[in-house]
Order: sequence, then structure tokens, then C-alpha cells
Amino acid sequence: MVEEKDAELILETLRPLYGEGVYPGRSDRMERPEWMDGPFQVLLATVLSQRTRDENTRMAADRLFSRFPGPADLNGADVKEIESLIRNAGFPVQKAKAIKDIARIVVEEHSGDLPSDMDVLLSLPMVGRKTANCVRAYAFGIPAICVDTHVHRISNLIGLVDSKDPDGTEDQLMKVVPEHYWKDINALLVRHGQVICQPRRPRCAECPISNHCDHGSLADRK
DNA sequence: AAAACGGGGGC
DNA sequence: GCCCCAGTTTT
Repeated sequence: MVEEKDAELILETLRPLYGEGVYPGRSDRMERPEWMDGPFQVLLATVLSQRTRDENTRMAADRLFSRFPGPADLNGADVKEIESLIRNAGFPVQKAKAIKDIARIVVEEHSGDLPSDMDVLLSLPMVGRKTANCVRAYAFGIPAICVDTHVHRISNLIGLVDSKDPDGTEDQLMKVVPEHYWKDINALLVRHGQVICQPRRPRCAECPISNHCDHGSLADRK
């Protein structure tokens, strides 16, 4: 197991490459949209981002919030119209239904304001640990680590953690990574996973942290 | 543990 | 055409 200093060194090596503020639906190469102004909108954009490339997430969220800006608007919306607005995102049927249900719950049970409680977030449709932690970290400023497939794979590859499941990876990361980095680690490792440490073909020759890594030998590990 | 959901992009 | 993708839910 690595020491805290190693985790800090790795993250500071990646930061200048990928920058900060790379969140679901909000690539650092794009302007921050006006609609991205609250926890509710961050939650829906994060749901839209599931198994969907960032550009498509952004387009879907842009259309959705232009037509239905808030929870009350979506609560009264036609599911089929929501579905057509987000059609270029993955799982549009499933997500359209979930979005309308989330809007109804927020309006009817939480006075139109999305709570930050983990239990409440996890009870919403299509909201698992990754999505809930994104909302807590990005929208509420609560220290949390979002573990998706990139974070899980790369954290194990470079020996930050040793876990077969994302929950274990999250627990171990919280122990080995200083809290100051929790909000950034997801964006940095996701970006690294997209650009350099790709699941199928890792560009180890171009990787600035290959000295911390088993190189390609564990590249297919899940 | 594995399948299903699903349109879009890369090759 | 085929494979993969900023996961979650259901079998």
C-alpha cells in the first residue's frame, strides 16, 4: 500500500495535464452553462452522463433544461417529450422515466429542494454511489470520492488501493488520499483513463505516472 | 454473478 | 458491422 505522499505526488503530476473542474456534462473545454446552477440540475446531468460521452451529456442536458428549467417544470412534463429531448444520451427511455420520478419526489417530498443526505439520494431512481457522490462533492461541497470504472481501474493499477469492487476502492481511497483531493481525484483519473490509460490500449509510453504502475500487465483488470 | 438497458462514436 | 462507453437495476 502506498503512503499519502505518493497519492499526493501522483495527483499533482496529473493536475497540470488535465486541469480542474472537469465534471459530468461540464468538460473543461466547454463554457459553463447557465442551467448548471443547483444540486437538482447537477444530479440530472450526472444521471444523463451514465454510460454516455461528455459531449452527448452536454447536448441532452442543454435541451432538457432549456425546455424544463426546474423540478416543478419536469414534474408536469410529458415523459415522452423528456425522452425525445435526451434521446442522444444512453438509455433515454430509462433515464426519462427516472428524471420525471426524481422531479416528482423532489417537489412532493422535499419542497422542491434536493437534499444532500446520502440515504435520500440513494433512494432515487438511477442514483447509485457514484452519482450520489458526484452530487455531494460537486453541488454541495461535501467531501466525497466518485468511483466510476476509470477511477476503480486506475486506482488499482497504480497501487493506490487493492479492491475488486468500487465500494472497497472508495473506502480505501478515503484512507490513502488526503481529503483535500477527494473532489478532484475523479476528474483527474477519468481524464487520464480517456486520454492515456485507456482500458484496452493504455499509452504507457506517454504516461507520466507509469513508474507507479504495472504497465500493461494489469490493463484488463476490473 | 450476469444480463439488460441503448444511442452514438471509433475503427 | 462490431465493440465500447463519466452505471444502475433486475434476474
